[in-house]
Amino acid sequence: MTDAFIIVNIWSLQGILMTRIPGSRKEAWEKMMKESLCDAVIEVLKSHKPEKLTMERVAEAAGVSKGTLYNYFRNKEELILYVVAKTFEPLLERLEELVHASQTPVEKIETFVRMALSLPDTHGQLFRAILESEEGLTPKVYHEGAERRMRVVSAISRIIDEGIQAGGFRKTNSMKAAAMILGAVIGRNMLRFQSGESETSDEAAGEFMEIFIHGLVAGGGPGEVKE
Amino acid sequence: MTDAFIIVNIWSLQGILMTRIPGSRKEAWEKMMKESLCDAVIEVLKSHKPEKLTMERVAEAAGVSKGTLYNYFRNKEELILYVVAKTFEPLLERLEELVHASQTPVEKIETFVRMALSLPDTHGQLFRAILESEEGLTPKVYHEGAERRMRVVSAISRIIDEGIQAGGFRKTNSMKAAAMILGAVIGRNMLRFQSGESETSDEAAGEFMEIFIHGLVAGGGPGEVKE
Amino acid sequence: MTDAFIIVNIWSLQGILMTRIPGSRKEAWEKMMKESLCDAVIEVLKSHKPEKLTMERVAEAAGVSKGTLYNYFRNKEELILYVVAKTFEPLLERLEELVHASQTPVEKIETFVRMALSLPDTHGQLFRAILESEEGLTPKVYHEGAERRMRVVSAISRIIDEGIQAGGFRKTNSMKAAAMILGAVIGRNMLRFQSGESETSDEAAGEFMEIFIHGLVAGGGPGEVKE
Amino acid sequence: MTDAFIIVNIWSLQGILMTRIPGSRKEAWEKMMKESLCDAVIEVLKSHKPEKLTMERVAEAAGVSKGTLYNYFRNKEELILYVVAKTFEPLLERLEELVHASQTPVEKIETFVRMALSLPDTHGQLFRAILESEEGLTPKVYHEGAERRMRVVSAISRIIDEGIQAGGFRKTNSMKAAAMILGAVIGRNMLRFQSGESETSDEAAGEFMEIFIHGLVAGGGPGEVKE
DNA sequence: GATGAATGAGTCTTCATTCAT
DNA sequence: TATGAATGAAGACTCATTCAT
Repeated sequence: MTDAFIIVNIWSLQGILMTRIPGSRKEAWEKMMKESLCDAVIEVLKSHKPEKLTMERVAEAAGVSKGTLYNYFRNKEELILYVVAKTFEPLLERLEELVHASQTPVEKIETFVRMALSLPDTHGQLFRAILESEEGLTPKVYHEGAERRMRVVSAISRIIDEGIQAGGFRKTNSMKAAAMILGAVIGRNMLRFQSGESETSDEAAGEFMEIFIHGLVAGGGPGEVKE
Repeated sequence: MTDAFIIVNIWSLQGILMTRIPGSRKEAWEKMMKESLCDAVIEVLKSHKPEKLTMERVAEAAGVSKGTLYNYFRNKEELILYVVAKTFEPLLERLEELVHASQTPVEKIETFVRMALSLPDTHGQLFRAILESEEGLTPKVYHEGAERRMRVVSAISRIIDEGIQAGGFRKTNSMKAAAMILGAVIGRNMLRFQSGESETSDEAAGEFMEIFIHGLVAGGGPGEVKE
Repeated sequence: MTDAFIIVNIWSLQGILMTRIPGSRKEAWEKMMKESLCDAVIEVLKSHKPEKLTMERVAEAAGVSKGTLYNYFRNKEELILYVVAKTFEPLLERLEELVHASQTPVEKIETFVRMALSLPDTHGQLFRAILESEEGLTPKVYHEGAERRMRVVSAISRIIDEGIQAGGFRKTNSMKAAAMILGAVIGRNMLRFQSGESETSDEAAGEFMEIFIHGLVAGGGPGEVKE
Repeated sequence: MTDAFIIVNIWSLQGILMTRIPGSRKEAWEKMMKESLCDAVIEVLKSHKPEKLTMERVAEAAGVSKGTLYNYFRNKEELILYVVAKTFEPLLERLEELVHASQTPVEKIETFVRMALSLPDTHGQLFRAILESEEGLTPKVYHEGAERRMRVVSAISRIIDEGIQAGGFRKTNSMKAAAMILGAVIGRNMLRFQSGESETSDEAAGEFMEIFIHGLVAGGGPGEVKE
């Protein structure tokens, strides 16, 4: 009974705080909530496979009710989209900063490879989660994913271009080379995730760099491949 | 009584013989049906994402009823396992033949890369389908998948070893290099599938080879990377 | 091929044997088959719960095909009805013989109790199986079951009547007493089946007889119960 | 920042308090719903045999949707387990009170017999339903059922022991005698259910008592049965 | 008559989403 | 706005029964 009274007060308090001052405070609240839900998604993915990522579990992990999720995200897809964006945005930013960093192109690429290969498993789960997000490849999912990939490829290609212009790199189609490099780290991550390999990302990165930089052929020089 | 005796004899004979002959025919039929269902799975995957691969849809695509599927496969997992095996087995065999083919190691690797990059999208879908098969990575799914991956990596590593011994290849850990190459083609395929790239597999293969063989660095020679 | 030829011969042979002489031989065949299927049902119930008694399993246990079952029984219910009849008929007959045997009424009842309590578990399963037979209490199932029960009760009541007339038994409504006795052994069997008791049927029978014959009250004499 | 702090506090408070109070109401609702679903199960069993007791039908009988059932019971087995417990618990309690009631042992047993024989048919159906619940005798079902039976047998045996000590009852193994009495009433109920007998439970109880107390044999005294 | 592949209704269960409070 | 009970559309799987050979 006493409790009930307090609740009413809190409610009205919240009502006042939340609705009277519409702008910043409300937005702050919404932002906090969204991030909280983000964390909840990541949390759930730590202990459940993507196909077991249910709204119920997310709500529970976030300490809110299922219905609340729908006040912040129209549906499951939007939630996941948001989480993915939130998760990869910092990585993208770091990558884009890397382009202009004061390192040699080789060092930059190595940094990227290390970064990518050290993404924790959760990120691999996220990749799968987004792929499975109900409706699947809706235009929205497709578009956002493609855009993000393009930013990665573009950043890497600019590093390669830098290498070419600086004279050290072989003249190659930088975009395609970048796409290959991205594919390589994605695939390598998938393999590691699937097979539970114990190889550290450091070891894997070393391997990658050796081949990316020098190729398989000793003294690969100007010698021609097939083409 | 005498009659009964005769009858029993006939009966047992009939039991044994009647089922023996239809045997070969039955097996042929079963094989045809299984392949037909395989095709149906592939067909469904052409227009649906793996999580929408339902027994219902497979049955419909195969032009049979749901129940029929269960006359050929104990459950969904077995169906998918079968399809995956059926699909990748020929590729594996071609790869393993390739190891002993009369080509240079570089040519062999290029052949593999071309082969792998020309896999239709459906194969990528299959990879995902197997990962999602109901409970996810059941022991069986995991084991078969891991085994198959191992065969691929092993075959590629033998090609690399050959290249190293023949003197042309840089001395590297062939298993790890092979795992990287496999990862690269898997990832590249994923990217192409996701982004609907129009690049032909031939172009992609050329790119791959150039970098795999010579590396990014011109005249990469014996120069050291970081390490 | 040679095999195929033999089969054709056997088939035509069977065709001749079976259809030319329509009466006895055909009936004998049918009877044998039916009994064989009966055994198969019992066999299945030894290793499966009644709800797992499928036509498939019965066919397999009988070494015939599923379709064949339907040449001898219109449907599952009829099959089970037949099995139940076949199984309990001998027991009923023994019971009815017992009525006229040269034993004291007490001995006769004890014999019945021992008989009933020593029915193997399979019989308990049969009871459940018949209760679950698809349509459940169809008029047919109901009628046959009721009739059989009535024969049991009737037989026991005649034994009791004999005891009353011979002077030893208390004057009671023999039909009701008989129904109670039957209920008691059925219930006792159910309990034993459910709880996996290890008590031998001999021990159980001793217990039963002591109470049935003398009652709980020492020197129960002519003393009145409540009524 | 300050704002954020306040918000967080409100939030956590709200989280805690908002769910506490509805708590009692929620629990009340849950209890009501569960009982409602219980009734629905009973209702279904009045017109369907246990094997036709489907979640669908229960939901329909309760006037809710199928999915709702799963908000209150994890699965069918739990639902049935709950119903059985709910149904038999009061009877068990009455029985256990009876043990210490101020009646003679004979009266107590008669009370129990009357109680047991007046159980509505639905209870018999429930017994069967629990036995058939999906996988059949799962450990949980088995254990709870066995425990409940044991409580009944134990209660009756204590009554018998009382009778023996008071001097009136024949010295017998009270547990076994109790098991027999329970078996007798269970079996008698089954018979009544199956055959649709119209005998009132009062008549049946009278019959039971006469035989249980005095036995079949007039003046059964200390006379020996077989053994 | 024997066969067994095909059928499809029926069962349990999950989960995204809605909506009254 | 938060809540969480209710919903119902799917989905995997079973099995009695049919029917072409």
